Amino acid sequence: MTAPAQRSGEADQLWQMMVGLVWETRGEWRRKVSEVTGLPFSRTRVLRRLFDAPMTLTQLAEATGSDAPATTVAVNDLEARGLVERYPHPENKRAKLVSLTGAGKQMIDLVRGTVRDDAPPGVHDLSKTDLAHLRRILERIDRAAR
Amino acid sequence: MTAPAQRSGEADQLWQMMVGLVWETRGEWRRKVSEVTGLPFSRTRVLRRLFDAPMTLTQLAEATGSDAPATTVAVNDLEARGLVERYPHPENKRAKLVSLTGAGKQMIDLVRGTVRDDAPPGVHDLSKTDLAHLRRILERIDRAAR
DNA sequence: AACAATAGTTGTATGAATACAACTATTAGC
DNA sequence: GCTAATAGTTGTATTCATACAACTATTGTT
Repeated sequence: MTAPAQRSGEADQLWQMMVGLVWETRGEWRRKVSEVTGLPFSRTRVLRRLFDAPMTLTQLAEATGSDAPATTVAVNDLEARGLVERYPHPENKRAKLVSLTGAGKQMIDLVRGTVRDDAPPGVHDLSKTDLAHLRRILERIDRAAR
Repeated sequence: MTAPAQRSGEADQLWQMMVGLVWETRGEWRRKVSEVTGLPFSRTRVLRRLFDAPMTLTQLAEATGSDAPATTVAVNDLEARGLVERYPHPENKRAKLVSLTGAGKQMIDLVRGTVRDDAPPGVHDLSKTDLAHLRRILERIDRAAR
């Protein structure tokens, strides 16, 4: 007799389920990403965020959910590795923009190309129809998330 | 469309997509879980694993992807908090079984009931049919993952 | 009975994530 | 011009996660 769990929408419930599923298996994936890149995992998250467009450090901090000091440290590290570069913001001399270097972009491609996190058995067992459904649905979610 | 992406490839690809989607939004959720439970996040993963059935420590270590010493420490902590209890394995005097106490079960219910990670907009935008598909599919994956 | 393998524990070391205080430089408001 | 707010940096402290070595107790094998 679990608490009625204040009936939030079906969507939220499903989302939670998805989060739960992913989380149970995240360790392996995370480890592989770190192994392939030679970077702490949090650094790869920074890279990912920069893939689409350069950002200021404050925006980066906001996007990754960390604070300003942590972001500075992360960018320092990535810059020292040549994956990222800082340049002055054209309209605000206080701010700096951070963008991926060519090497940084390659790093992301590397991860996307090589780190195949094996899907748990249940996913492989899905019928072709269900896989198609799943793809369509995930693509919709993905598009809306940007 | 892209290459046929052979049977298992498609599953892995979709899985990666799911992982990526979830990961982008994970920080907040994790923080909330820790806040609500007053536990380090990894402890809540242990509790989750024990929800369905008791396990030996070795099984727990395997299930959570950590090693034996780490598991002992986690169980010590959870036991001290009264969320979990150890008792001798009926058939193997070397082994011990770990099971949730009432308080431990309540803790999981608490998380499930209160920590609502809001689904990203794309999920809310899905049609009723797609939500039904998604539920069915996730439930299959979930069942197979145990 | 001897020995290797299994199950768990204790202790230690290390890297990672996170948070905060204190500081400089620039910009905006009054 | 003075002040407050913004943007970034430096340094420090704490907690978590993870890995490994070394140990005890039990079990299975020979």
